[in-house]
Amino acid sequence: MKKKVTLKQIAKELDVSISTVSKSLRNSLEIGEETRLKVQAFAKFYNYKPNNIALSLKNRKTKTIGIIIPEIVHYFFSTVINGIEQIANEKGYSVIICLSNDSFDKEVLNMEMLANGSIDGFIMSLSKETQYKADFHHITEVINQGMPVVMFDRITNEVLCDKVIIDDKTAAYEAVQSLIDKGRKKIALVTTVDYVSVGKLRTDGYIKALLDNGIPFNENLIIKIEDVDTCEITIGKLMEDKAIDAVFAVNELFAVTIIKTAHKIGLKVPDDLAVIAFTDGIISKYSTPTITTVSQSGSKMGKKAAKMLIDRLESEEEDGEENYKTEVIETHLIERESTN
Amino acid sequence: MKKKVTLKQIAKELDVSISTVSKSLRNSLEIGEETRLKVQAFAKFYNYKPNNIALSLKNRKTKTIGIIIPEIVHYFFSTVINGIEQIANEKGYSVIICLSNDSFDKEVLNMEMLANGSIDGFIMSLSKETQYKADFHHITEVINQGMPVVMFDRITNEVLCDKVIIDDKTAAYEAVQSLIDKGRKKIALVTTVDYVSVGKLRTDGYIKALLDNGIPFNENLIIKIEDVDTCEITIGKLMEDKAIDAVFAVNELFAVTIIKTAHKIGLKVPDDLAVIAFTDGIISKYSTPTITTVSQSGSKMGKKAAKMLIDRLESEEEDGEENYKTEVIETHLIERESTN
DNA sequence: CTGAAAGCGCTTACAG
DNA sequence: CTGAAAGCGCTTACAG
Repeated sequence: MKKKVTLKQIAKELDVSISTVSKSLRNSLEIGEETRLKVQAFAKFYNYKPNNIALSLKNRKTKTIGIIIPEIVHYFFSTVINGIEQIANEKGYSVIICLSNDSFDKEVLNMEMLANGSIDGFIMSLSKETQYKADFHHITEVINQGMPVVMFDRITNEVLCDKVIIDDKTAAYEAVQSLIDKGRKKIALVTTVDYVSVGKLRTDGYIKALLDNGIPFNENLIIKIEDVDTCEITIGKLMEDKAIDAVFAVNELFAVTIIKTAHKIGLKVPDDLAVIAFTDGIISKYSTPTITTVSQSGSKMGKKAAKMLIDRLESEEEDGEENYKTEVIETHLIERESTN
Repeated sequence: MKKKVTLKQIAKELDVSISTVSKSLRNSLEIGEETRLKVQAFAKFYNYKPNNIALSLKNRKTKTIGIIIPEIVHYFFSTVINGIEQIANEKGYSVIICLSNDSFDKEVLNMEMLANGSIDGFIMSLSKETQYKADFHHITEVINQGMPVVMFDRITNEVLCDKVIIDDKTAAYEAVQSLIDKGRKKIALVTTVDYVSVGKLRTDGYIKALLDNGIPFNENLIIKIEDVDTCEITIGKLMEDKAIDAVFAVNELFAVTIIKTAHKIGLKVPDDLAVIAFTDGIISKYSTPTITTVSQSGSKMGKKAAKMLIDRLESEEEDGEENYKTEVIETHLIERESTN
């Protein structure tokens, strides 16, 4: 068991000063060639690597990015992390991930923990509870301390910072429009409860598409659910009543559940019922029939977010704070078997 | 923008020494009550929080766990992280995650980076390439430096350390046995290429189950694939020839592809073809028909791994190194529609 | 060309 | 009861 070697040990061993060792290893030409090479050889032999913690303390930056997301067992968030990680790695940053599990308290705790020197900046997506409470003091506080934050997907307009989102409203609009183009008129929207910002925007897009096409908007066709199980009952009823010929589901779990329910009732997808889901994930791709989705590239969002954060970290010029940007990631419809 | 406050600043402001501030905040009874309360009030007002990096340097431990996994966009690994994170949080640790993307070089790089003081110990699952090369020097090196490592799922016996695995062989055996119990005799095994340790063990279990039941083992029914697309062709042929009446697939992606291929050919699942998949994930749950799986609780593995690592980190007694444990997580069959 | 000193932010054994 | 000093592992401006 040979412990990691430090500058001090090398210095002692070689009978020079710590400064000399440090400078030699950083190839400072202040140091004579002979000493320099000797130190370098020795360091290499002992596989010296500088201690990151010491460097962080000295440089007052850690070269690590903190990510806070609601949930990791979620295809979308995994792809975002993938994107972040890719850019981060290219630029020599590591990432440290904390999960809020959609809890406000855990989100606050995690942020406070990481903000105490562990990271240089945050990339985050709000927990449901945070959106519900609309309490963002923990985020503004961090920003006020001079630590940059980039929010993605589940954001809030009440905090000024860089953001990367998709245009949920337009995306929903286009999805619904595509259903209308295919002759569907009785389109249900299956969505989540309102306080999650994206749910709201998608609903707006849905309504607008209907109205723009002269289709009266029917309150009863909007189904707000919190958990998937209740969805089956409500939707099943609508289907049996032949009240709908298409469904726009706000996520793929809802979509697949709806398709299964339809089958049980004896309806054919897409013939009797067309289905589109928001958020392209692994379920849509492997469901039977495969599900048409609005693709929302998590990886692209992650990359964009990472770039924005790192740019800000590395632009020395203490930017006037007020040049925050909101980047919009384009979406597109991936047509599969569940629509025709 | 009020920057984070440090002990030094508080000391200056209150006109006492840094030591006094530090001790007051740690409630040392060495300090007079009056001073102590004054300092605490002041610190609270300015929302003082000690700098983690400085603490890490001082204490020579970071209270963070490094996780290295091949891929995050993978239900199984996500659930493992979830499990790790849960235990880590309970015990006051954070986690820092790096992805190897199944690349040996990236795995090495990530480990070296984290090993330089950023973390106290590793939890990892080997990349495919690492298993293929069978080069584990980066891992033994870290261990030799006194940094504990816990490996899970994709492990190697060539490295001595704590491990948490599932009993792949037995699990596979049981799955195949259950097919046999249902009267299936021509059971194909769809697996990955051999060098991934788990693939090998599952194959062993498969063969053993057959032999134990007096079913001759037919080399041609073992299909080794590296990517899903080729799987369709090979399997399709076997199905058309009526050469098989059941499939044991080593992961759920293979399973769902097989089911789709069967449908195309006009075979019914499970009537004409029973399907079992290893690794219970989201696809199996939502596929049509739903897929019977061997559940392998990622969350349990993660929790176990985290516990083992933290136990080791916190047992001062520099354990004799040689008491490494391998924990086996139990699996069980989740019966769904794809078998009957 | 080499090294002593100061410092990043903290803790703690030791004096006073 | 309070503070100066040493130290965690490193870097760098400054002397010599």
